[in-house]
Amino acid sequence: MKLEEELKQKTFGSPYRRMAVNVMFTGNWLQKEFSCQLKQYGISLQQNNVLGILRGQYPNPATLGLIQDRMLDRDSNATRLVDKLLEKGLVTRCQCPDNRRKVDIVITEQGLELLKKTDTIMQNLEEKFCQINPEEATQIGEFMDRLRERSC
Amino acid sequence: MKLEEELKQKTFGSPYRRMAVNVMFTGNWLQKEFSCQLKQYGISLQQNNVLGILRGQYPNPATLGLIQDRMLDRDSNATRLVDKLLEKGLVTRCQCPDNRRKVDIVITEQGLELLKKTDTIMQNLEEKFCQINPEEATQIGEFMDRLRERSC
DNA sequence: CCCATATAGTTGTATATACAACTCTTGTAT
DNA sequence: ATACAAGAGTTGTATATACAACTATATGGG
Repeated sequence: MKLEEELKQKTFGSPYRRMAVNVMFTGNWLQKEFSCQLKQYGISLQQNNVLGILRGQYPNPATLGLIQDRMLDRDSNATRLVDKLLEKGLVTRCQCPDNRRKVDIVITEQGLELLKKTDTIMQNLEEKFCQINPEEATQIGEFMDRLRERSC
Repeated sequence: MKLEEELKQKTFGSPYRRMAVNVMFTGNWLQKEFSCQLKQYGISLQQNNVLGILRGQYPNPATLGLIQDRMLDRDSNATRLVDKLLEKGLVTRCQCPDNRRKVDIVITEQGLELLKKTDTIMQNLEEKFCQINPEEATQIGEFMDRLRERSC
């Protein structure tokens, strides 16, 4: 559905305004699509994101700082996200022996198993973007990168 | 900055995955840019959004249902957002005389004044998208509309 | 060695989001 | 009329987000 119908608004003033609103709206929409699907496995989008980061490091541990740096939403509180994953047995956490300020976080077997399942979800959802061909997907990605460049 | 540097990730598997992650990330980034600027006026992005909707109806009243339908984030609780605006004297709220289930919400002079200021902020931010020309902005908007079409 | 400063996490708190349950009002079928 | 379902908001609660203050540890200069 076009943005105008979606928000019942006739016009957005400028193409820039329409673009900005549309990117925010579509980003929110995407997050809801994903998190809605993830709910059946009892984890949130951010939690899944953290698990993915930990898999990237596996079998090495990651610190909270490293996780925070790579999260989609940097302001989510990594400590508490990891708390949740710990409760579910998806990660282990222990004080780093070299530097006791740090904590080493490692994904568990169970966490890796769960990721396999959520990967499938993600893939299925991505296959539904059939209105966009792969070249366009690439182009959209490039546009997003440029949108965030604010050197001026 | 490219998404790969931003999230310190080498690759995103498929162009669709990269696109999806990038739209979510960029949408969040945009929302933070805007809400950060709005903070100086003591309102949130959603509150500003509601004020804009009310201005669209002005001088007619809007009901909560109408507001909810047009909000960028539909799950935000319109009742409580309006509460906040009411506290600040930016809107008035009273029971609709025709149908006492409804409430009529109208933006105040003060609310309209505030919107003038936040409009400027928005415009300034939009002008900073200098890496994107107007034609590209239009194209991005169209891509977003198509991305949300999931007829298959 | 001691102190100031920087680092790495944790905790607290206010606000926002998601979702369900609840209240009051209206419309409709018997 | 009366009862029952639908409509429009409100409230409650659990979780998440934003941001600041706090604790513990490490480092480097006098």
